[in-house]
Amino acid sequence: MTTDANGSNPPARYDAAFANRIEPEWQRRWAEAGVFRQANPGEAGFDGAKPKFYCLDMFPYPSGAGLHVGHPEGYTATDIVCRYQRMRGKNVLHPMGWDAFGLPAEQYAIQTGVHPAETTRKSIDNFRRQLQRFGFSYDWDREFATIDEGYYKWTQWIFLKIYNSWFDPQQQKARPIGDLVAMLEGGECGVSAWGELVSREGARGTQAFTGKPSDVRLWHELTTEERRGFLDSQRLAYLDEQTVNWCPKLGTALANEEVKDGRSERGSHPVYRKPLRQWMLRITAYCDRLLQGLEGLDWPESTRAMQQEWIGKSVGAEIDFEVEGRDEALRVFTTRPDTIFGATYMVIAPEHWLVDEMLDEPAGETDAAALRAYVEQARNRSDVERQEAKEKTGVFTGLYAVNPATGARIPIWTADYVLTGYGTGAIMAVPAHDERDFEFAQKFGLEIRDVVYPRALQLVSFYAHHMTEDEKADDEKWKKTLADFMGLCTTVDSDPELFGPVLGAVRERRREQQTAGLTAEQAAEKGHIGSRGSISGEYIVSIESLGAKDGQALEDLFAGGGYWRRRGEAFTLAGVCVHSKNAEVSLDGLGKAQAIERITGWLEKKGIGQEKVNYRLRDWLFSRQRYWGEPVPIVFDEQGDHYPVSEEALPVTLPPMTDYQPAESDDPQPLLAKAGAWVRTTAGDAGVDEDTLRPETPVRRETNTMPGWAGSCWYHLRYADSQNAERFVGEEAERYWLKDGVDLYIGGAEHAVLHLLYARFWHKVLFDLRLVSSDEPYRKLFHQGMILSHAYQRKNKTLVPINEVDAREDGTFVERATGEAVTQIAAKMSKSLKNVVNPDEVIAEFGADTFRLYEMYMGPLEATKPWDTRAIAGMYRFLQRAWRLAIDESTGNVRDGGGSDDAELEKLLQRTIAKVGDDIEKLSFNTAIAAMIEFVNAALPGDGQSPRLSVSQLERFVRTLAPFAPHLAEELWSRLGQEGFVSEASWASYDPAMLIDDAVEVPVQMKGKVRAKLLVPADLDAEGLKAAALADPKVIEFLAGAKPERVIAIPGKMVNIVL
RNA sequence: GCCGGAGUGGCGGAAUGGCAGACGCGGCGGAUUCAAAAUCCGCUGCCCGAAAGGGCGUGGGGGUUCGACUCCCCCCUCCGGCACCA
Repeated sequence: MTTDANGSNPPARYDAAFANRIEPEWQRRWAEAGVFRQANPGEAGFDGAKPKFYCLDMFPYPSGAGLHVGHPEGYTATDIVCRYQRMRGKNVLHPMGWDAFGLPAEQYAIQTGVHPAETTRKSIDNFRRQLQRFGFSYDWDREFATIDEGYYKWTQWIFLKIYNSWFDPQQQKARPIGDLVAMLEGGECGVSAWGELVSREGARGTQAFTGKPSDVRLWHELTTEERRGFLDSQRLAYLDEQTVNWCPKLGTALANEEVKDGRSERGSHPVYRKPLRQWMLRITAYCDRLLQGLEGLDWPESTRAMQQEWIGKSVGAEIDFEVEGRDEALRVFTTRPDTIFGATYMVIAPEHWLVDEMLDEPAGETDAAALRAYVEQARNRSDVERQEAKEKTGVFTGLYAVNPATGARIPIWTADYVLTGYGTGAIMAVPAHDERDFEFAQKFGLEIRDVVYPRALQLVSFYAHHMTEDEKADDEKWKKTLADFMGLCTTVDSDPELFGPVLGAVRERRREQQTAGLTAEQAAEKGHIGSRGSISGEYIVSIESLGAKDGQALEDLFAGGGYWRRRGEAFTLAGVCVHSKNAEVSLDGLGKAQAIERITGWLEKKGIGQEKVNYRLRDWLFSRQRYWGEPVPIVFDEQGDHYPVSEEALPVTLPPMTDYQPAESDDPQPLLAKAGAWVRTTAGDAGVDEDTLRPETPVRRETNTMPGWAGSCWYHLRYADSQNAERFVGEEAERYWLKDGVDLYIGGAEHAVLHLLYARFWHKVLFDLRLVSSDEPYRKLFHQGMILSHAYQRKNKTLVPINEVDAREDGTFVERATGEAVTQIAAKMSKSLKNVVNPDEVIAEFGADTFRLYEMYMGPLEATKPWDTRAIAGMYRFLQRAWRLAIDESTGNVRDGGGSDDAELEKLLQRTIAKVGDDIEKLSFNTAIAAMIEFVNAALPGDGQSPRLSVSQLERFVRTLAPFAPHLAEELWSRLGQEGFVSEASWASYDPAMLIDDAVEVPVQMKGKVRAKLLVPADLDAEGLKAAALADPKVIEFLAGAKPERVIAIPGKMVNIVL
């Protein structure tokens, strides 16, 4: 323990007891004076001349376990930045609040019957108490929780805004659904037979090539139900029956993002696929904007990459394949339309509509029983099982399609390696150029036809196609001709168009030994070939390695297209097209990009295909079958049609429950369905607009609630004006604080995809509806690293709790129970490993200032780093020294060095101020602290010496330290007789001229080592420096009379003498 | 497999083309103390050497450069993410 029981410490020493006395006191004074209260534009005390700085911490979920040491890491970082920015004269918005809906409180309610609100409020109070003990400079007046009615009212309001919007593909933005109605009523556009929005002429916004203009129906041609159905299908929030990720253990469906390797992200429980009618948010409409928006953001590269991958844009084509005996075409998506000549079969997902039709009405060759069995099995397999099964499976559907490029009749299979929900759920399989298709084709004996070769093989292929009978017969002749041909083509890198003439020329030359028939360039090259016997030989060796023993074999291999099949793997890289020609179009000889362009053009002309962009991102599953979440403000009438609750009637609050036990059922039922009286109500009681539904109409409330992410999608907006009862955020406050988004957002990388993607999506919708002024919510994002703790590992990699291990004299560790040697490692803190560090205890032992400093000093903010309790003492000692710099430990008086300002120390102080400021802006807190330690170590004399710093110097240092150790700084500030709070002081200034030295020490390097150092004027030029180096006695001694070969002198930096 | 990040003393780390190891922990020695804790002062990359000094040294191999932890190529290891996405 660092506190002294005997009281023999000097009376005015900075110790833990003292820190624990002054820290709460300063926190009290700050709160009393409202030091960190930040006024909004238009309010008293707001200074519009100051620039704004909005600094946000990621919304914490207040768990029952309280704060762990990872929380204060990010919070201390933002606090330092905020305190610094305030001192630099900015209006700083630095809020804190609680993301408080969610499963843990509900699961606790299931076990104990305690209402989740009660548990959650308790946790919030505990979190707040813990956070406040750190002295963070939050504006607590802006605090709120997502479970506050005054907050989730607006969460529901935003949901309704989304519900009442559609995405205009022309303008690429959300618009009120009323605009769409107006457009339809005006006859500008209509509805296609496929239920898509199309312009009057039938040219469509979305997908297009099979539509016929005659299919388009105008608004007045639709029935009321058809109109309603169409509008509902266009909403950004829509109901859809779809296969969801059902997690029985959690009793709810999960969004794709919440599923990892077939298990739930939270708790790692298995997930099954189940059809459910659910609310979906049309985030996919924003794919392109979410992708493009990333480019202007100051975000970690890794997070941008993760979002890009998650959105997963891929450019390709959609192509319709005719199906034998059916009118309707089978549409596929492919990124490699250039390989269409190699499409030898097709695969559709087991959930594909065509499979369902085959089960109803089997075709002649359909083995209905086998098909049914396969589909059943695919459906019931959980995602875990699907992923574990490496071996390809599938069944022939009995149907055949026609490859539009080759005219070949190709079988249609179903297999679960084709996913429903990506692309069209159907593919053209090109086994020669796709690993999955290759594997499948190998297993089921399907044709493999290669249509892309690497460049060298393309030449072999060309030759195989054009071999003369004469050459084929002669074992040596074909090889030599081919070798010459390849050598010539590869040396001049000739175009495929020239292959014919070049081959002709090679034959000519071999026959006549002349140059006739070649271009001038080729003739020049020809001479080389002849003289390069060895190179020709190398070609022959590689030709032989292809395995063709004679000309006939070569022809079989290449003209027959069997090469890759024999090679045993697919060639998936870009290459040159071969065997890709029909009467209308030829891709032969083209590279990938050109081939894609040409074939897509051909498909478009034929009306059977077009370019298409696909995204991996799916729409956001927004319904949860839980109690503890925001109710969805929607009701259903007896027909099952849905109606929004009017804005005036918000919030829709949760009904009280007697038990929280999920209803056991094969059909997943939302928990709220049990609240019968709440669920069954009338339109009037539920607050539906009278114009929409007569008040006495019986309605059923939506019983699904919103997912945990909903509340965190817009909290950054609410903080700007958190007490506003009229609007989700005041317009002026929003425009001021959210201009260009949040200026610094710090939180864990675990939210890289989920929260950050959803929040960006909501923000963009609100932007489109002109409800916010910026397009992106978070301009600069930073992830703090994880803080690990010690743990011990057995040889078999299992972990041992720290209280079951003994340290031995020699520095090794053994498990007490078994005596087995274990190694010390760093691992995540966990209850089971007994290595959780409790911040409250650390503060009790050292004080909050020491804790703050320690976490910032551990290493770079973004790094994962191990907690080392012993190392905290270093920061504690530093603060003690800083204290002693200003205060006499025995008397408590200020140690005023008077007017004896030491020029060197003054220079060092100013440099320290400059470096600390720069480092804070770079979020490089560890080096900032190191600089302050150096200053203190330099300024603090050994025992008994008189103080060396003046009060002016001391107070400037205190201001520099203040963002890091604010309590100690306030105490010193007041003892130094300064006015007001150091928290409200301005940042110390420095003279840039002080940062430049008059004289510098320049190292002299010889034979790769520093051999001497020169003290020279900083502005000494290269010649002078060189002369000074050569005149230095140590240099002369090292040279020992040898003459330097070269002397490099970089003024102010270094001299290198090369021997 | 693909994408992103990292590899420097016993440990956390600093240095982004110019003196490798700032600063902190730990360790060693000393002061203070009856003694200890706390605090303070000094030393502390490794090897050879009594010392002066010398050699080696930033995951491994190669390259560029007067000069490389830093830039380029290849490889290894660890961490994070994605993964039948056509």
